[in-house]
Amino acid sequence: MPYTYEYPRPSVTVDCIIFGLDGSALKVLLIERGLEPFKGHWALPGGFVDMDENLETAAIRELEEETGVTDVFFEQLYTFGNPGRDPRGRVITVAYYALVNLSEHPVRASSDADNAEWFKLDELPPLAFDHGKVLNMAIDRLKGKVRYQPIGFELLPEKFTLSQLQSLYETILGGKVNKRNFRTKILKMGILKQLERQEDVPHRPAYLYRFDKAQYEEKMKSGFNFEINMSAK
Amino acid sequence: MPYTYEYPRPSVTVDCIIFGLDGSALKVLLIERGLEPFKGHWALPGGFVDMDENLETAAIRELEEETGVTDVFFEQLYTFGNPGRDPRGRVITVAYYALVNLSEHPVRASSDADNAEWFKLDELPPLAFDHGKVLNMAIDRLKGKVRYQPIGFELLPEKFTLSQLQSLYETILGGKVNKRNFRTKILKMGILKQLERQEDVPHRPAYLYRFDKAQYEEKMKSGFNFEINMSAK
DNA sequence: ACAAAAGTGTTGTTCCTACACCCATGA
DNA sequence: TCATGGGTGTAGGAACAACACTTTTGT
Repeated sequence: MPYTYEYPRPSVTVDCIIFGLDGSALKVLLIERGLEPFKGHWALPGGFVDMDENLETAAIRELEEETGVTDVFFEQLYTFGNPGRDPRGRVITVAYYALVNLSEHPVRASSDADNAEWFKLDELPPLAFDHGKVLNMAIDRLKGKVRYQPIGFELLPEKFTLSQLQSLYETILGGKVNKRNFRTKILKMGILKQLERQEDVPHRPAYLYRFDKAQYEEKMKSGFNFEINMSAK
Repeated sequence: MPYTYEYPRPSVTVDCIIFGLDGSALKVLLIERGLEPFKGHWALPGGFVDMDENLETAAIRELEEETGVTDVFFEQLYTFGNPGRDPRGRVITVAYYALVNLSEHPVRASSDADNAEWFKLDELPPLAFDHGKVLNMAIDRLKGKVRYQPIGFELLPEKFTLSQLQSLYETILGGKVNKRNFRTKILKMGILKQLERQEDVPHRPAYLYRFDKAQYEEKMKSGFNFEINMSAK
């Protein structure tokens, strides 16, 4: 049942950049393409947008199909539409990025017919299409955004230690922070709730904290601004 | 000459949010639609993307057609694609926003067949399609971005006074800044070049400054970060 | 001389930085 | 008792906030 239009139209897809924190390494989920073009290459998970489907819904659907993950941080990144970015014709793709908490969402490593795998950001294979460029933009966005909005917590388990949080920032931003100063600053913000201590660790048990979203939003109303700087060497 | 596809495809358009500073008021350029749907309503300038045209090129073309302006700050905002946002069918639009310097680019008020006009942000007419939502997102983005990136200069003439710059920030962010502290801070950043004085003003002539982009980029390499806060009441 | 806007001095406070040190736990 | 990471004290300096004041121009 063909569809006919007076003027030519592009295809529209969504692609997802899914970041996860594995220990202290930041990783991204890629799938190995089973079909041409770029058969055998690694690519960002994604697919075509249905005609009666929101863009964001489509991206959430793709994410769910590929990883089984739902209800995570999710945001539009950018739209790529250069003619020639897909050998099959004019394909415009709307990219979304997601932050998932690997320790609480056991992402199924493989799904559908495709092979899926987590890659460290510094051990990436060559990517299909312009996905290298897309991924780079996602990394830049993450680096930029994590400093001014409390989205880093999305990568951690619900309960985390200050050391984990510090390590997260050091990983994403690339740099060291002074422990004393990091703690003082983040605690003074008043957006973390202190919980119980860790148990069964072979050293002094750390306090666990939870990000207090309600408190954060409350503070935002009166001109509070979240900001993390990497200063120390 | 019809085009036929196996699956249905959406149309893709670009829309432009064009901000300009008129005196101390921030304005946006709208056009009055001459055709259905929303005939007679005000809308963002925009149009369909050609099949062999970059998205950004399309947006720049629309901007040029509507305003005659070229070579201004220009950046992708967001992509809107809810089914139902356009009564003609599935239309996905990629929105771009631009900052133009009204005092140096005498924008032609009207062009093409459409009527074009600048509106203050607090005196907006009802907008066609979901353009109200699009414009609101552009305003939020501008407010957010202007604090962390030196894009405010794009709205001013090449040579400007510190008072003009301060007034710009007060307008966009909505608030007052202490003159003394604003000056101290912005000058200490070292990204402004002092030029000659004003002439023929009925008060003490102010120094003119130019944004020194090269200097800014140089500083960026070594972890400098631009930031403007509105603190004073 | 006056109005208007440009531009400066200064002070108390808060925040940032760097470094050294102590604490609690399991092995 | 040792290794390991958790957690704190503190001092000097830089940046911020608030307010009052002086300067330079055209009329």
